[in-house]
Amino acid sequence: MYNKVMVIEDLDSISYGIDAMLRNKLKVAQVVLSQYCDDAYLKFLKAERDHLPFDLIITDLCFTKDHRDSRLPSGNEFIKKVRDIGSRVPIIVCSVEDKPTVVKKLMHSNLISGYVLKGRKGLKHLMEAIQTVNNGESYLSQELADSLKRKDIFEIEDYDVRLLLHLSEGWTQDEISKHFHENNISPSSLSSIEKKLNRLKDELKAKNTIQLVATAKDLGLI
Amino acid sequence: MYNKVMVIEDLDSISYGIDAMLRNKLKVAQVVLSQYCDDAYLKFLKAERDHLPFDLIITDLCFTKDHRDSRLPSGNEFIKKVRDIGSRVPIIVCSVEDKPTVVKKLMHSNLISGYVLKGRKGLKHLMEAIQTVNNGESYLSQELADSLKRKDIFEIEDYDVRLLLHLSEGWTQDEISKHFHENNISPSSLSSIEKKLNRLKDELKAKNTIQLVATAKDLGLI
DNA sequence: AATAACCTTACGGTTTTCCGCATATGGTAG
DNA sequence: CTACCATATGCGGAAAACCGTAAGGTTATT
Repeated sequence: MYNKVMVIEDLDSISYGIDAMLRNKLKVAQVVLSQYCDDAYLKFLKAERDHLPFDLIITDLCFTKDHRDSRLPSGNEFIKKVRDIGSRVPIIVCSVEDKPTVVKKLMHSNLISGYVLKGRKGLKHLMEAIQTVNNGESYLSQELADSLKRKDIFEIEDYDVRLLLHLSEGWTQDEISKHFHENNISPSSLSSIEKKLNRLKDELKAKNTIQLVATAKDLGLI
Repeated sequence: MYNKVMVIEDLDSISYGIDAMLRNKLKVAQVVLSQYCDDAYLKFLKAERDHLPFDLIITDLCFTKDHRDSRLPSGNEFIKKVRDIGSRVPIIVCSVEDKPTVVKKLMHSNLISGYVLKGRKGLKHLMEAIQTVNNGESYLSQELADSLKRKDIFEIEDYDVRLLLHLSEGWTQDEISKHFHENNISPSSLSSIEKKLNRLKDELKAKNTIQLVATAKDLGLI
């Protein structure tokens, strides 16, 4: 099936398992592990240059920061860079991230071939995903497919996130208004910001801004 | 070293790695995996009853909910129940949770023998932890030990947590004041609540209540 | 081109928060 | 007893948030 696979995953406990699975169950000859996105990108470039490219990439999305300052902080950036240089190697994302907005954005971007949710059967699903992708189809974990289908997924815009973020940083609505005005972010008037917040409070069932920001944090919007 | 070890971990990708590590590197004869805390507790009870107890337990803290409704939602509850029935089996926690308050509370509770942070070297640290615990000492991942040592870990009282919690639920300070008064929680006056909040804002470097609640959430205080 | 629907902005009044200062209460040491 | 200190409470004014309403602008529809 696949002979040269790269796995990008910061937690050694997980990459250990994926590595073993790829070698033992799927008989992959060459498995390359990366704990950092930059590393992964360099290895990827070298493989391309040497005309020994990877024929599958499995990557996480979030990576914990440590002493090394990495210029590629997330799997998202890595994926973009790989596609930017024109590679069409299949990429399977394997992440605990189950927020509909994130998953939706990635799956609809056509940048990746599969999205596996790390869960109780994550490794099993990853194997299925590899098979499916090998057959030229795309793969999405069942739980995610279900949650994407639900209509009550609250569509939150970039604007709203900025707003909530600034609030959580202690800015007053007036300060945000002025900042938006200066940076040509529309709408910027205090009144509009109030209105936006009212809509958000309504959707997230928050009585006031404090609760709004709290639940936004709970939901991982910010 | 250890012959019968239970691993409680919901992500199969991780338990696969720990399992392999225990069997191959540490030559553990019997490794029992559980993906749910309830399961784990039942297995634990059975082992005790049969006089074939586990001699080490490795557990995660957070477990994702799925269709099964489990009565033991977190590793914390599991640990408490095990200790409640008087077992002194060594327990090592293995979690991505790095919030100082959470780690501190557990380590100082004397309920556990070690705390390993899942990270780039999580599996390696887990092995070290097992060795250390086997020598009768307790183990704490270096990153965590460092962060616990920092003095700026803010000692927060139960009262403050209640206050922040109510705020995050959208209560006004006036409502909280009345509620405290009715329930004989002192101090209850609006003025005192303001003062408490000012102290908290000062300590957590928050400009207003929104930011205060947001950082309290970040720190895992609420 | 006219109309409707929607978005942005403005404004005024009320509530809540924020802030400083004054007062009260209670325990402790001299 | 008194002086002192920490804590709890009270109060008033300023700032910010909250809420409804209305006016001006833009876009889509017909």
